[in-house]
Amino acid sequence: MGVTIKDIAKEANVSYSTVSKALNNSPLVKEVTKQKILRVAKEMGYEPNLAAKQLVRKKTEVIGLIWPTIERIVLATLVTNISKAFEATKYSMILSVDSAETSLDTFKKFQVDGMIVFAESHQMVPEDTIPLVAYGVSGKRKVAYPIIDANHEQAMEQAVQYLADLGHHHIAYVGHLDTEDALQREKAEGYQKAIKKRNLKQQSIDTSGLDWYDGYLAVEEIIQLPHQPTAIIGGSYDISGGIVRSLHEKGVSIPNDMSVVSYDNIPQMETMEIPMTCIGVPVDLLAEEIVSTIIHHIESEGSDEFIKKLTPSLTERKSAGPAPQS
Amino acid sequence: MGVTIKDIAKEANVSYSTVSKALNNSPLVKEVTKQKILRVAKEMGYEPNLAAKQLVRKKTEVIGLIWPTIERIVLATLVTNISKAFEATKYSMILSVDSAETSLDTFKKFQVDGMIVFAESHQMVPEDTIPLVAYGVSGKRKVAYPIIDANHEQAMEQAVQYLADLGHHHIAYVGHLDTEDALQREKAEGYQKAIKKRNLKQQSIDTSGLDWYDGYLAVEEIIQLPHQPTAIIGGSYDISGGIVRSLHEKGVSIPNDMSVVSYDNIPQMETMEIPMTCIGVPVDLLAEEIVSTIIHHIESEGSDEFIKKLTPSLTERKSAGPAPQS
DNA sequence: TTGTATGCGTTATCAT
DNA sequence: ATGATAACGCATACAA
Repeated sequence: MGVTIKDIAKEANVSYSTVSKALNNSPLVKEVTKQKILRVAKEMGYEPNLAAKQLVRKKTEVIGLIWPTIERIVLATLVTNISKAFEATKYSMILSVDSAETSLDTFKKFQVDGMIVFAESHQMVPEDTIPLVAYGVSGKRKVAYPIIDANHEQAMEQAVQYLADLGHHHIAYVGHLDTEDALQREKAEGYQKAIKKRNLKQQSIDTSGLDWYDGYLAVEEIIQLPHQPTAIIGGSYDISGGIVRSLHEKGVSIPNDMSVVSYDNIPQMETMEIPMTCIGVPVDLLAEEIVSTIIHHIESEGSDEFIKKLTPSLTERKSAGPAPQS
Repeated sequence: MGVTIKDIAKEANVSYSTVSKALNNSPLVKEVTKQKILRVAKEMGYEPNLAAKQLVRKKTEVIGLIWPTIERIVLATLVTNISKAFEATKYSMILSVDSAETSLDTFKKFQVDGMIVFAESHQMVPEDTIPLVAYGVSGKRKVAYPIIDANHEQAMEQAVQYLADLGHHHIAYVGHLDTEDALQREKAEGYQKAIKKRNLKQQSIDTSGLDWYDGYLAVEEIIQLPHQPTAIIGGSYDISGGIVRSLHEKGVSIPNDMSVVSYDNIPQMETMEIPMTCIGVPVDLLAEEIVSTIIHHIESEGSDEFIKKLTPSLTERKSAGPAPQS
């Protein structure tokens, strides 16, 4: 292993500093020689030595991401999308699956240029170290770095709007209500606000969890209601999956008898039991925003600090339709 | 940032090569000076520069792991445990969540010393590159690297043995039977073999999936059986969770009316609805084996190639007990 | 036991 | 437009 720029220089009959310039696409080298060097480099299977580059550049062009401990497919999808988004940049991403503390150690050791952390763990990270952006609900605390989040309130507003436009007057929300989790609370409150604004009947079902089965069980409650809703907003991907399954088992037709709109906007919504109409910031956009924010944060040097709430969008599929005539 | 060994040398009144030796715990430096240097280094907050070290050592002491695309909590737990196991070594681990191909590119770029891949993707990896160990069922193909796997047949033998010793004569297996997935097939076949060996009644329920709900549904089938089993072996963590839930909903007492033993041996078995008696290679042992194997594979230079089937063990908890008198 | 000198592969500065 | 050379931080062979 190990063809270096010196090897290329010998082969191409130039000095190795010229090779370096050519490889870095410097304007200081004549086009013909540049092409020749590039060709030779490719022929010889040259792979740049990261360590050497880092040593002189003082930059690694690597971003560290702390893998969220919460096992949710939506988060996993986000991480995958972030990884993909980095491919279009000069940066690479590495992951750590440890606690925030050990992850930080690892990233320091690798001397990453920046970090991405999720809401659950960003409290843990001392502010003075590596450039950082956080994703998720910020809580109250003042922080010294950019925070990216979805505008949950706006999302719920849009979902309710969409269903109301379809003629639904009784729209239920199924989600985790009574919790410390700020994200869940923001969603529930967004729903309430949108409902009140329109003078509709509020009907929140507390799942006391975020699992598939929590949605499945919630339908039992809904079925027993004296006054049935015609539409349900599911608080998350998993919850909505359980809702749909239970509804089907009970012979309730979607969307004819019941419309369902799910929170979270990930591609997997398409391949659910029924293609799911959903609301949320599309995960690829979210990923791109996070990536461009951390890169800007690193390269601007200035200490950006702001909270950016991304605008959600509603993706229409098959799970929601006009309210049934009653 | 950036206190270097030269800074330490100045502070400690020694040459920087002595510092280097001391930091590397060389026997060529007197104990007192070594201690002094170590103290000064700590005081100054010295952090070794990985890039520089790599440049001269030609080794990164970094292992790359390709994050499995299959979203299962058991795999996620394994990855976490592998990460933890590396902490006791001089190696660090980085993760890639991309396809095998792009992950490989990333790892080449980082010049990792070795890689860990999972059964699903190791077909993809060219054999000539970086030292590699694979985890999971090997399939038929001959490979040129070590493969670590659990002995699934032996696991099922143990589970059946355990239940038979408790007086169970009718033991059902709930798992994904009709599948291309070699792992699932090995488990199902292991069960069959153990049953036949004892002339017991074989009763396999095909879940056609590995999800929680697949286990939940399987109980319906079992309930309708003319001749009820007194024990169930759940094919995976998720499946067993569904089984337990459904059993409880139907008022079946565990383990009084029905014993349940789950495949997979992860700590989460303890905190299920009922503490779960389970069978499988404990995930921490599995992780340690994988880690020590890749390290040995790297450091021995020789091209190890073998398949190592780890011995599973049964962890007794509350979900299985003596067969009811009938 | 300690210090000196060289090189790892690259970028960047300065000559040419 | 190209080439020589000094860093970058560290390990190590060799000298003292």
